Amino acid sequence: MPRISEHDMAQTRQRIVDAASPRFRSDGIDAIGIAALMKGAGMTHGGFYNHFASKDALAVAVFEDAFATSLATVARSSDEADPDRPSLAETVATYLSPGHRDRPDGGCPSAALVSDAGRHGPEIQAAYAEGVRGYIERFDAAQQLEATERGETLDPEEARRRSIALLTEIVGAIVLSRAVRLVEPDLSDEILAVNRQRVTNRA
Amino acid sequence: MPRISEHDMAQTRQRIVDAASPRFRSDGIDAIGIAALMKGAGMTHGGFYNHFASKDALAVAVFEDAFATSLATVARSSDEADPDRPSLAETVATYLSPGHRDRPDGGCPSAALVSDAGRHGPEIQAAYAEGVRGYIERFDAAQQLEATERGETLDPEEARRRSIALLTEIVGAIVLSRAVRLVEPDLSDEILAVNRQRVTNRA
DNA sequence: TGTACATCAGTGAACGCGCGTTCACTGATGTAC
DNA sequence: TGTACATCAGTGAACGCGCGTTCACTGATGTAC
Repeated sequence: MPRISEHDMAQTRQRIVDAASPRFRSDGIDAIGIAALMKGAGMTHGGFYNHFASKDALAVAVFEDAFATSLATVARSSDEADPDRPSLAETVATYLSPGHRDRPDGGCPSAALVSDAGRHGPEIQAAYAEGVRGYIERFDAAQQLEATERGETLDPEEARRRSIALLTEIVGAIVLSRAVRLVEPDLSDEILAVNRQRVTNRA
Repeated sequence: MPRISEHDMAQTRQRIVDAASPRFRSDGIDAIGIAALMKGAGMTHGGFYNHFASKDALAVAVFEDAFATSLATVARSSDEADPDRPSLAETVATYLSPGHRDRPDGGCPSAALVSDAGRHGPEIQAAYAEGVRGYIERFDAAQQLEATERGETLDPEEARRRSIALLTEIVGAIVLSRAVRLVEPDLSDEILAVNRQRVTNRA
């Protein structure tokens, strides 16, 4: 029998993930150490390895957790049962807002972690790629739902192409706008506005 | 009088930049230390501060150098005097190739350094933003040149919107495709192909 | 119910290591005369 | 032209620091009887 319940263990583990998730998204996986993360979770650093085999394993858990939350928001646009369901264009417009740009710590992991995924090992990339697939699937579903409501049919291959292009645009827009926002706030806003406008016009 | 000529100093400085540039683009500014960089330039680490006030100052120099090279390639598409001038669509198709994706160390700094710019201070961001402005200007020029050749006129504001959207797409495509390439090579290729096709169709 | 013992999540010192930066030094190249 | 001296780019040991990870420990909570 464990000293504390499985439930308490899971809770502590989640506190570590919750402490790491915003920091990883804001500053990158390598920018914050285990000791600082554990302090953020209200503990000392030694206990970390009771919950994760390594910092990479934590990163995988953070990616999974962040994508799950993020995808749940996007999924509302393809939820037939939701009477207040936002359109895909509305969801994307929120995504491409200054508010989202300015809060990477709570924002989309596809955008915040894209370079971390490219620069770390296969485990981390796999967790990232899984999230990307999730985004593409949800965009697919939303487009199909909206086509059906308009009485149209949408070729699944064309829907997939549009979903991939849409994800590319919104991730590109967020990372570019974040990259210049401190020194060129007008250009940063413009990048968001141009892409928001194009996505909206297309819908 | 300096012990060695200004020319030799400039050459050594350039060797440091040349050693740092591919490493910064591949792995990020924080992933390689001064000692390793200087070893790559054929020196020991102590001499670094004869050439740069800090690692950040080197990053600024690397950004400027990498963008200058990168922009020169793109600028060919707006060079009226070049008889073999590639179309903007051709330039972008090369940009969105697996070859470019797989060699971030020699590739576009807009894509390779976008997250580094977002996560570092104003000096580094300013160098990055300057490069982004350069890209947008060259896309503008290429579009205007091609419109003129077709006997059309292109509203400058519309050209700018298209340039910003184009940069967003190609940067987004490269960073996304790099982020999944180790674990999902097919998806990675697909991201490039979809965006390549869309850009080509639009031209 | 009360007591002896086992478990193990969490603690915090310590490991070896690499970081950005500093600095006393060296020795090749320059100038002065 | 030859010699004494000055300059300073480059060397490499050292600074304090934080990193990921390990490990002997503690003490609260569990079980055994």
